[in-house]
Formats: sequence, structure tokens, C-alpha cells
Amino acid sequence: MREFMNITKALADESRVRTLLALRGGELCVCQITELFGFAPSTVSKHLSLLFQARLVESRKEGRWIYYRLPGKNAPLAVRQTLDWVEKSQANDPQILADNKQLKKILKLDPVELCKRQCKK
Amino acid sequence: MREFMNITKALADESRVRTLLALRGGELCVCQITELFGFAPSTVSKHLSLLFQARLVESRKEGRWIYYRLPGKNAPLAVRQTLDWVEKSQANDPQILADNKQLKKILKLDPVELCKRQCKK
DNA sequence: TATTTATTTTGCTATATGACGAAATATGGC
DNA sequence: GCCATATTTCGTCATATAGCAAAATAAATA
Repeated sequence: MREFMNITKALADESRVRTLLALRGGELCVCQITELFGFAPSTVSKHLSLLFQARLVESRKEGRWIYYRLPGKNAPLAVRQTLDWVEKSQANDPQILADNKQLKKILKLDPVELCKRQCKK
Repeated sequence: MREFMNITKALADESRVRTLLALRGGELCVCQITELFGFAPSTVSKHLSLLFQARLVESRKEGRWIYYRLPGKNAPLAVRQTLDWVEKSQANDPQILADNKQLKKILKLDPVELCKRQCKK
């Protein structure tokens, strides 16, 4: 139950749901997700931390960057069922479609420049 | 998205998840659910109201009693998928099994006596 | 080693939420 | 109509959460 409630609480915030759907296209570093939402990096980090605790995302460190991604086949059944359900429910939501579009633009930018720019702020 | 977030927020509370699973055995009146949790009736009413807004439960008025139940086949797809997911995930959870056991005892009591007792408190 | 920079942690504030009890709203029975 | 009672609504309090900015970490580079 505890684990399940970690999952439902993680899903009870729109930004976190949008994050999960944004990750469908592949892993993203924190600054790319930050760019997508326009939040402070610390806010995004907190959201990712909650998703991570619920095991709804995995992460990978590469130098100074930390990439977050959806979990693979080896993920717990509960997690996979959750992600299936969320994707099925929201794949065609207007907000999610807009996010996808915005993400494409972000992915075209040089991530190094992107991060640098955010740190200046 | 709004509707989906209503659902995820409704699920982000343990009592509400337990309520959904308690209703698998059939409709229950508010005082029966109140008895199960030991909360104040107003608290239970609020929880049911949130579940209702998310369309995760339906209700039926019979005299002074209001019965809540899981929605039928005519429920929106999103709702049915949600309930399937919750049931699949939690059907064997120890807390839920304990609730089932407790529910059996409650169902043996005369609901009229049950409600009367709660109003005295 | 010192500096830059990507991310997280911490401290803070505003808002949201869960709990209760009291009051309000039905509805049935006298 | 008046009382009893099942449920909801309202007001209040304590706690949880989302947001930010600033400080702390961690890692590449000068």
C-alpha cells in the first residue's frame, strides 16, 4: 500500500504527469525539463525526486548532467501498469501534444547553451 | 487533463483508495463506510464527494440513506481503466484484506442501529 | 587548486488538504 | 407541524505541498 500511495501521490501533480509523458521520447536532462516548464531548477529537481522515489523514473549520471528516463522492462509490475495507464489516458491530451511540440524545439538547442543560460538566471 | 488530474488527486489519499476497494463487494451507505474507518461522518462525506467529482463512484438516495457504489459498464473509459488499475494493484494488499474482513462484520450489523449509534457520538 | 556549472538540498512563504465539530439540509415518522 | 436522524456544508486548525531563492554538492575544466 505504501508503495502504491507513493505512486498515486506522485501522479497527483500536473507537472509530474507531464514530465512522465515528456520522457516517452527518450531521456532528458534536468535543464531540458526545466526549460519545458519554465520553473526554477530546484522545483523541477524536487518533482523528479518524487517521481524517482515512486520508481516511475530512473536516472543516469553523465558528468555534470543527470538524465532521467522512463524505467525499462525490468521495472516492477506496478510501475509498468501505472505508466501504461497514464500514457493510455493522456497521450492525446492537448497539453501533452503542446509539450511534445515544445520539446522538439528544446531538443534542437545545444544542451550546453541551455544549461548555461539557466544558471545565469 | 483536468479530468485526469481530478482522478489522480482523488487517488492520492489512502482512505479514498480503501473506499474504492471496499465498494467492490457492492454499495455501502455513508455510515457503513464511516464505521469502517472510524472517522467523523463529515470527513467520510468529504472523501466520497471527491471520489464522486472524479466520477470514481456513483450514488443513490434511498430515504435518508445515501448509497455509494462503483460505476457500472456505462462509466467513461478513463474511469473504468482507473478502477481496473487500482483493483489490480491493490486487491491483495494486507490493509485491503483487513478492510474486507472488517466490512463483513459491519454488514452483519443492522444499518439502522449503526447510523443511530454514530449520530449519538 | 580554483573556477565554472549542473543538480540537489535547505529554508521560506503561500496555498491546498485532511481532520474535526457545529450548523445546515434533507427525509421519514409521530 | 415537530422531532429524530442521515448526510452534507461550513469554519477552523494542523499538516503537507508547490513554488522560489540561496547555499551546498559534485564534476569538468582552466
